[in-house]
Amino acid sequence: MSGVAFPRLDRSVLADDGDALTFCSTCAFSQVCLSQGMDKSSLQDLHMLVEHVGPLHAGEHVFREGDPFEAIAAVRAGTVKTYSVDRDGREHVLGFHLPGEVIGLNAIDGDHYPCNAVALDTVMLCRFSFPKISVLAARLPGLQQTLFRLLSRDIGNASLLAGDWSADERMAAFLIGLSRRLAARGFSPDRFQLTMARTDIANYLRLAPETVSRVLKRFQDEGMVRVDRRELEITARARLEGLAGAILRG
Amino acid sequence: MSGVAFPRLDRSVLADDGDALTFCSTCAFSQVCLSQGMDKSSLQDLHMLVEHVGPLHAGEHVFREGDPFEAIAAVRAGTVKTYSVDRDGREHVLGFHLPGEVIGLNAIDGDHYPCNAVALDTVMLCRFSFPKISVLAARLPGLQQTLFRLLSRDIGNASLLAGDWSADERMAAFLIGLSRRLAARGFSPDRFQLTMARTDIANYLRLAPETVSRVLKRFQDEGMVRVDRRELEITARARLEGLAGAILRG
DNA sequence: CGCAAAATTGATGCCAGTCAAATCATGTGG
DNA sequence: CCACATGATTTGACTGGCATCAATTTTGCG
Repeated sequence: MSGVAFPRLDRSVLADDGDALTFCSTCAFSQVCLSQGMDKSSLQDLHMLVEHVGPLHAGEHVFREGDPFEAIAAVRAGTVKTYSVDRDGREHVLGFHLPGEVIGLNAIDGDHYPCNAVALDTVMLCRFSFPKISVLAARLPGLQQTLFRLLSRDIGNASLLAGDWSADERMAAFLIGLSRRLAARGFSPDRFQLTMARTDIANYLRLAPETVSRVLKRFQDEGMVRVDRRELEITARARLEGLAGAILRG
Repeated sequence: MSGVAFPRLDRSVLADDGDALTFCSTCAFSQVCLSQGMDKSSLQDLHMLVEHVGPLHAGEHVFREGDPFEAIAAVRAGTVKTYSVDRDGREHVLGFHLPGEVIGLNAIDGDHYPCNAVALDTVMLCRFSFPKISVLAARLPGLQQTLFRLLSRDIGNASLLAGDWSADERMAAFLIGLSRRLAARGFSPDRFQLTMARTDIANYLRLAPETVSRVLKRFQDEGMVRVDRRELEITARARLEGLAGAILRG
């Protein structure tokens, strides 16, 4: 039952694999569509163009920068890291994508993916051909609306970390953000795995790895979290949210 | 003819105001659509739901945070600043929007605008009811595609300044970015007005106003720009692009 | 002209990055 | 099963870039 507590591959869900429809109605993207008001019959159309991918293992890529863009994908299980590599060879982590979240949206404006996407643990995906889903979206107002909203939401998210926040605020916002996103998918909001390395967190938050270490340690000393290796427990949510508030609320 | 050199209200364009169609075919959003492959007959449908707004004067708001979301808008002339105000009352500048650019896209995911939009100088707008344009997009694949691409592009843009860049890199990227966007609309890329205050630039780049002042002065001492009040001339584009490259290319 | 806001310039301090080294975790081969 | 190698993480000491504070100059506008 660790699948409930942690964003890992959940065997009980995989068991549905024989029945594509049942399977898909638990799939991340379908859930998103449903929660945004799409009706069931529209979902059936969606299922006809979905392609299930995985399991991918840690380190395997979903797509790479420069690959021809043809599809977006919804994460069904696991964590996907998106990143780009600048001309100096330095990596820039763009985001971490949890179950229920969609990757590849920033590729729509262009023929090629503008970044890499790699699995951090065991990952299951639903893949949607973008040309096909565009055609379908013209027939299904609900789907079109869902895509518009997904895209719009990403614009807001991308701006969150752009501010001149302190290391403490960044880390708090990162943890609270993770917690909320996991909670939205039915995982425990208070105890979860940091599926990414400290260096990835640091890179994503634009901090030095050493700073990530120090801030986490101080958060623990101050009783806000308990952290052991990559396992994290939030022990004083209110205070953490206080720190994160400036970033998350805006 | 200063309307060619600077992003100001251009009387020669306004003269077309009597003929809505001719007027609209020079309107920013239409130009965007055309440049992305929409045909002329589709444009006529667009014109039927466009509403021309303006002139707005410096300090007047296009929309405010919390206003019910009903429309996106294309800037036709002038500069629009988008910003939010956090709980501590501090302003956060999200972006500057030049002629040809679309504002309000980040409001699609939600019933209300998540930020304020204010005119920095004399501004003309084309306003598009979003419900109406959504319906139209279902009939016009080109329009749907255009909207998808506009949204997708904004996701990428929002990430640009998120990195841990130096003050010099940020300023260079800001100036080169402005220059390119102005050039794309037919304005001079080498000599233009900074329509926003230094404090706005600083806020947008997440620097102190004092730092903006010092960096601009140093850029001038090093011969890369000539700056007089709010007028700016780029005198060594290559070097400036070298500095900005890390940010703009990624 | 005269005031208020904006912009510049100088002096100082702090947060977080950098460098360096120790510690820990994990996997491998003997 | 243990010794060792390797990479990740932590910890400490030091440094630097940018913010902050303070004072002055310039601009915009009635």
